[in-house]
Amino acid sequence: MSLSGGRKTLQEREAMTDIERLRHSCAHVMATAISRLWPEAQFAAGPPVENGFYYDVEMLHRVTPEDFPKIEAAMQEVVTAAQPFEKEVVSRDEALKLAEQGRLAALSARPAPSKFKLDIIRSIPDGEPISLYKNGDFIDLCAGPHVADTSLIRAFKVTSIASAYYKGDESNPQLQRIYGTAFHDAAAMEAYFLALEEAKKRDHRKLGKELGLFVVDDEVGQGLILWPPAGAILRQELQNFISTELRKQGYQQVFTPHIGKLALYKTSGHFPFYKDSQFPPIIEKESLDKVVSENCSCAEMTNRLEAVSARFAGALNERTGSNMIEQESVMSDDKLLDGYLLKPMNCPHHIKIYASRPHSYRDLPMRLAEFGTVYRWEQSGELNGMTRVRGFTQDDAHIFCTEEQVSGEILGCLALVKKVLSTLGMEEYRVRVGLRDPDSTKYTGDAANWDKAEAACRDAAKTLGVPFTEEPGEAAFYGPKIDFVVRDVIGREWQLGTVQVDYNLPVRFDISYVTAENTRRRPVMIHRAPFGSLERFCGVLIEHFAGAFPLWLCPEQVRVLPVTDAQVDKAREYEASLLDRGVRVTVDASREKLGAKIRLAQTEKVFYMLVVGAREASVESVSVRSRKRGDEGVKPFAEWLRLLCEDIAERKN
RNA sequence: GCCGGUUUAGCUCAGUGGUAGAGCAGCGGUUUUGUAAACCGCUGGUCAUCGGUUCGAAUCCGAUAACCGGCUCCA
Repeated sequence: MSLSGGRKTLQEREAMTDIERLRHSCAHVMATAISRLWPEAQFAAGPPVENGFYYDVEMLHRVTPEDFPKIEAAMQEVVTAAQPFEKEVVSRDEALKLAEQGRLAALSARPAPSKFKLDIIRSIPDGEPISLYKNGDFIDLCAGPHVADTSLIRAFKVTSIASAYYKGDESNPQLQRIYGTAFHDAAAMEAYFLALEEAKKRDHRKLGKELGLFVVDDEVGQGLILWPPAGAILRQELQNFISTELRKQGYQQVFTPHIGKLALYKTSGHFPFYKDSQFPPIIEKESLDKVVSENCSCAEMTNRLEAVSARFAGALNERTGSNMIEQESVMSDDKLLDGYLLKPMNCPHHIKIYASRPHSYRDLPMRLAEFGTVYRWEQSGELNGMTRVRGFTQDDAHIFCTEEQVSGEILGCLALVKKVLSTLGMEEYRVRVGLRDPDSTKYTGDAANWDKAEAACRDAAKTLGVPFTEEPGEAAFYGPKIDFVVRDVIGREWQLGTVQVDYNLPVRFDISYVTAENTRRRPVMIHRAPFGSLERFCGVLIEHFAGAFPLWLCPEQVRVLPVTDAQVDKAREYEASLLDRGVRVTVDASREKLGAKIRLAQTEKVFYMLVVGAREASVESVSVRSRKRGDEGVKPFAEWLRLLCEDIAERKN
């Protein structure tokens, strides 16, 4: 959080780490430098952020990367001058007066008032102290804290520019956000930039293209992933693995189609509530012809699609005991227009499977699992490789259970996450419990059920044995959730899976089970996708492994390399044996030298290379070279194959 | 969606108003090769798309699209 958003509390300020303090101080140094170069610059907020800091500035000059050396040179002068940061607590009137004079975030008084600072001062609640920090002639409104003097900033760099709205609000002026970073010493900064390079090499978009793992094609559409053979293997192996674990946990596989009628999503509440993040409805030809012949306007057509019948409204309002469906969205049947939606979620379909026959308490918990592909209209600027897409496949399941079973089911889900992540060598993760924001009205369902669901999540989180945080405002609209945040091998965090407790949809769909006392009772639903989507999960895995997958996931597990043409037949023989055991193998029969074949296999991240020369061929052996460890010596082929199959079956890393 | 940048051969990238280039990949030939690149030759481009300025546009201008970095959003 920065000054521009919610203000930091005093506690948060005090908790600022050394490096944050240093970076925040460096933001002031950068503002000082920019003021020197462009005295008219107006500054808004300049907080430390992960890996650096930024300062939002408004000025006529558009900063470009060519300006960075200039800014850095001016910053260096400030640093060399060893200007102390002097704090001064002032009254609100004094602060306002300085801002009016344009004296804040500036080197001297200026004709124009420091308008953003003025606005920030006005937003500071009464009673909270207002402080200024001064370095040299530069005075800035700032709650601090800062390092003692500018000479402590021994390593810094201006890194990038972006634009941002003042206070993140589109109706506010657009500012230039200038990013930089700072470290206690040059070695730390160098290490940081090296790590950045490393991350770049692992970028799943780069590796995905090089290794043929995924493709996005303009003509197919933005954010729609195509899986070429190598990527398909990766996905299929993961799916097989997860499915096996799900079966062990008593899940049942189901399949459902990619679309459903609008009515289904009106019952669930997804439509029209979330229409802006869905692909628009698909309308049948006859209906379309009808509205065209009636000269229906676009707005009218939308109304007809979004409206419901009186019977529907009555039934839903009765079930939910509310006036959820308002009178104005009711329309007579002959006006109503139905259509289909590409499914934004799998839950309504799964509920229909549950509801297709009566259930006894003895059936519960019922766990319906599907790798279900869903479609969401993400904003174009948000799309990114495999991690943010418009069509994705969730490792989804819906658990229908009694209230008493909720926390046990959440624990089961966590056990699954633990198993899969440990198999993949990703041992670090934390848990976030998302609760409702008491001041918001975006949630459906009654308060009592929310309290129950939140308590269930909190209790489950407590028994997990992993660190967790509670975050109000992070709940789904129908219930609280538990998110899994995974840390990858180079320390980045990824929000993957989620578990959501839902008391709401069972009501809306009026589902029930028969209790031991022969009464009807509502089940609780748990939505869970422990790895989120296969697309995002694969993207994370590509970066985690830098494209060099463990044996069982490797698209090409073995490549046989005959040394000369004379060994090609033998290589084919080995290939056939490997194929027969289900190993993914090819032969490099090109007329290249061995070194070239190895180099190619190595860059293509093939797990094992089997060198077959005259010596090996004559005694049914292979010279084994592993991608990781290099030459492993000559081994009898049959024996090596047996060990290989064991490693694959055990999903060894 | 908003702001800024980018878009040249399958890939990585040169090319700042005067007939489109390199390396790798691909194809053909020579070489029969032992643990990270043999040699020679050839093919390959409507310079993202559409429009404009100009005698002449990859190059200048405008629109559109995609991508990248941010912002906002994320059931």
